[in-house]
Amino acid sequence: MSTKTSNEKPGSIRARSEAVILAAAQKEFILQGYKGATVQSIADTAGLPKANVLYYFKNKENIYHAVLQLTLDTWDRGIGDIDSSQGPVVAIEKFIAAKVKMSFEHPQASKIYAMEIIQGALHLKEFARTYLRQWVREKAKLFQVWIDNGEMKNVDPVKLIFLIWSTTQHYADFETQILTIMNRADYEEDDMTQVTEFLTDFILRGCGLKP
Amino acid sequence: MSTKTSNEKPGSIRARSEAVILAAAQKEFILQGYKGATVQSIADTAGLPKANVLYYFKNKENIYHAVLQLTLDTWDRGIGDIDSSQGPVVAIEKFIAAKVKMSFEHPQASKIYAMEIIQGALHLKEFARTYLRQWVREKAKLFQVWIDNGEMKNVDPVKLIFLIWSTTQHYADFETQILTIMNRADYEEDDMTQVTEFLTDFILRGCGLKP
DNA sequence: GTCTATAGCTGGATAGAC
DNA sequence: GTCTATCCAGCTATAGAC
Repeated sequence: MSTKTSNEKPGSIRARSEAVILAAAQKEFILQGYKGATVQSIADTAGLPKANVLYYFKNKENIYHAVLQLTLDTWDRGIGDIDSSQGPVVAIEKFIAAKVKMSFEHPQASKIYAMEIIQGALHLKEFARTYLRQWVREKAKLFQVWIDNGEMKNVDPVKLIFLIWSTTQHYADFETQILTIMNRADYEEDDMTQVTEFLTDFILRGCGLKP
Repeated sequence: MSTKTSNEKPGSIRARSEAVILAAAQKEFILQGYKGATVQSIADTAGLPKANVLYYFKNKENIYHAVLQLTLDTWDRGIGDIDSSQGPVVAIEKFIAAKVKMSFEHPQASKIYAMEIIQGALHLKEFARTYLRQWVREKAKLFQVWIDNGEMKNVDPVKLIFLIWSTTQHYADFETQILTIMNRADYEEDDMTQVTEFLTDFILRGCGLKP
């Protein structure tokens, strides 16, 4: 993971343009889907002429790949690891907190990722088959050790990981629905805190790590 | 909810064609997105000429609306209610079982719904603002009564509903990822049973309804 | 590096024969 | 009710002036 997308000086005109385009593209791909997002709409959102966008990225497919790469880098930076040094309670607490933070701070990344998976993960199959599968197996092993040592209840570790993923990502992917149901325009300051507390509390109890 | 999409005789040629087209459209809309799915591709999947598809549905937008309506009807039939007559344990058990069943038996419906929400819920805002918001408030009130009566732990009822939705739907929406990680081609017979058991067990414990 | 113009193609939708 | 042919809008991508 963490493959640098490009490697020019950070302040350069190219670097800045690419960043603006990618942010615009991410937004458009989420709202309109791959086919629905047009190079023109991406350019408009980025505030650049269409030709410039194609000058930097050659073609639409390349833009999409760059957006996906950005998404995976974000994922990796946000929750690349589980801290297993201090036992299951701390590990789960930190893991949930990191995932919730990701969902509230980078909902776009979560949404792009979710859409890719729902649509069959054509571009992410390789990522899932290698990196992600490995990741899940490693972390599941950690949990299994704690279970075998009687440090936590016997809950299927893989299903536990899926549960933590789904409950945390939900606040990013289903943002629109959650806000509509709660009759609110945006998440507020302490929504993230409350969600983190609720999920940590609930999941620790589910793992038999809390009264 | 439960608005009949059309009302001709079930055996009629029109009824059969419409059903075939909608099933094909659902598949295509998931795989390619709204813009990416072409009337031609829907027709091909349905095994009909393009003109016939447009003969039945007038235009692409109408096909999509019909698919969404079908999705909401499925949602409604599957988990339209929570049985509150026998206390929180039975209510939660039945609710989880119904949602998991939905996810394994109608993953397409869940996927179409998820994509709509992720993309901003343009077509479902009204459904969420009225029906869904009301539904959540009613059910939350049930949980609140049980909490006030000391029949279950004090967990935020709305967040609990979101948690049950997210964990159950995950097995439909992220099907591809789950199967890839577990290195399997398809879900098998007892996957549904195991997931139901795991989630029921875990969530009841989270609610303080199990040792 | 920026932008205009346009070639070339795809796809939605209709007309009209059967 | 079924299907072919076709029109036209909109999109990607490139050529080339500045």
